[in-house]
Amino acid sequence: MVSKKATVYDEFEASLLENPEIRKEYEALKPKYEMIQKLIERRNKLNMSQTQLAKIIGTKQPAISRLERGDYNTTLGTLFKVASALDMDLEISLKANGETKSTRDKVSA
Amino acid sequence: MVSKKATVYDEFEASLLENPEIRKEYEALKPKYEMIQKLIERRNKLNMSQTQLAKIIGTKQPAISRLERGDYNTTLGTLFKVASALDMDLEISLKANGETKSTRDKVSA
DNA sequence: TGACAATATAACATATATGTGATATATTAG
DNA sequence: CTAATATATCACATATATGTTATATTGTCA
Repeated sequence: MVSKKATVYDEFEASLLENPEIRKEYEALKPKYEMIQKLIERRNKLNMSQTQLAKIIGTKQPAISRLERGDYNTTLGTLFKVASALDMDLEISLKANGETKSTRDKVSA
Repeated sequence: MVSKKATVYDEFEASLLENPEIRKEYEALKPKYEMIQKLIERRNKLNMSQTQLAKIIGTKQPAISRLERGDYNTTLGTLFKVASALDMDLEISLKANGETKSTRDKVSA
């Protein structure tokens, strides 16, 4: 299912990642693509076509294609819709960093 | 800091939740509001004003106000920007439901 | 090979998220 | 109370996510 181009691409990707700026962009986008990857794999596992998924969500196939190609900035609402249609659980976790500092502040007493 | 209206609202909210349809909507929106609540609490803990936060992510105070009021459907991109400006870690988890079923299917043998 | 299904792409319309200034309304400090 | 600061609201412009049709490309199967 995966063409041999993958090997060539891997080399290309590796060379790109030697550039710090590109690497930073890549790291930032990685979660996005991993998420999309999960959506695609799930849809395939369910033997569902883009057209079928689109119908469930109330849109058309090209919209699903764009979403899976990751060429735009999805809304939380559509993300929930897609996850729901694929019978997936979507959770968003927000955690504050560097909270241990506050403990040290109170230690003195 | 919280007005006494909260008590009145709590009763109002409780009465609304007796309606199954409204309750369903509420359950669906709950994660959204919990997320927003975390963002607001974090901003306050950092003693940061909406204006300051807005400046960091390159926008204006009213945009932050709208976001915190939850009256629209945020984009993943802006969500990441805000979380980053508040030094928070944003994680999105996608899990397929009903996977335990496959186990039972294999039990018979 | 040709027919068929799935996906990608292009082009455009529409809805809406976002940017932004002006202003109103808290909220707090003095 | 007044002044100052923070937040909410309004109104509008702009950017872009989404809807949608037509078509191209790809992959599979006979």
